[in-house]
Amino acid sequence: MSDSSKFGVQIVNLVGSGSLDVEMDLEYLARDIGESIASYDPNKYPGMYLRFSEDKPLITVYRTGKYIVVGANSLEEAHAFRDRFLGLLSEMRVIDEAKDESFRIQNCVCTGNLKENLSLNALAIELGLEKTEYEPEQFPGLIYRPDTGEAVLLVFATGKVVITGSNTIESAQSAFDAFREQLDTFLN
DNA sequence: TGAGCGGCTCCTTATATATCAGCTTCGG
DNA sequence: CCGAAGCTGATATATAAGGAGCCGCTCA
Repeated sequence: MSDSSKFGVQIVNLVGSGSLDVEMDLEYLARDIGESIASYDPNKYPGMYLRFSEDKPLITVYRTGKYIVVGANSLEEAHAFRDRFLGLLSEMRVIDEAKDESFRIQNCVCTGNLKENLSLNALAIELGLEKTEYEPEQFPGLIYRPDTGEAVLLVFATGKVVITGSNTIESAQSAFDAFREQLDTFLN
């Protein structure tokens, strides 16, 4: 168990989306909600942005009733801000009840740390050139795409790792664990 | 030949990670 | 006035979303 706490991954960003199946008048909604929370500039981007507090998740709402929540660093926070958004729309009578069964986490971005410096050139060969991309002149990290397809890992020479593309923290953790196992065989 | 349509790419947002170039600012 | 130091914005990753623009293809 000490292994998983020592090499546990941390959520740094969650992206979730849902659909309310209601056509929205974003111009009207943005005005009614107020510019302390809402911002909408259709010439710049078709979505309306809602930010309830600084350094907190951002919600982007579309004309079609579809929306995305980005920037939460826990499942609880993502759901709390979705609920706040649904509550607001419910109060404004845009939707009947503050519920949305369609909401799903689409991307869970995590960080991990191997606590060990790596030679990325050697690692690229070990992991297999068809699964890795490493062009230090383009980007300092090695990009590793495991066969499972459940995540993509960005590996840095410092041993720090970014795990992205999975939709649960569990699959991000298992992708990181599998990568660490590969690394152990490589180092020994 | 031109209209129309489908598919594709880019834009925007968050976030960690690291490395470069280019720019500003400051001290001696 | 020049070097150093600091800061900013690019580079790349995933993901949802709607719209603009572009390219190629088909059909009249």
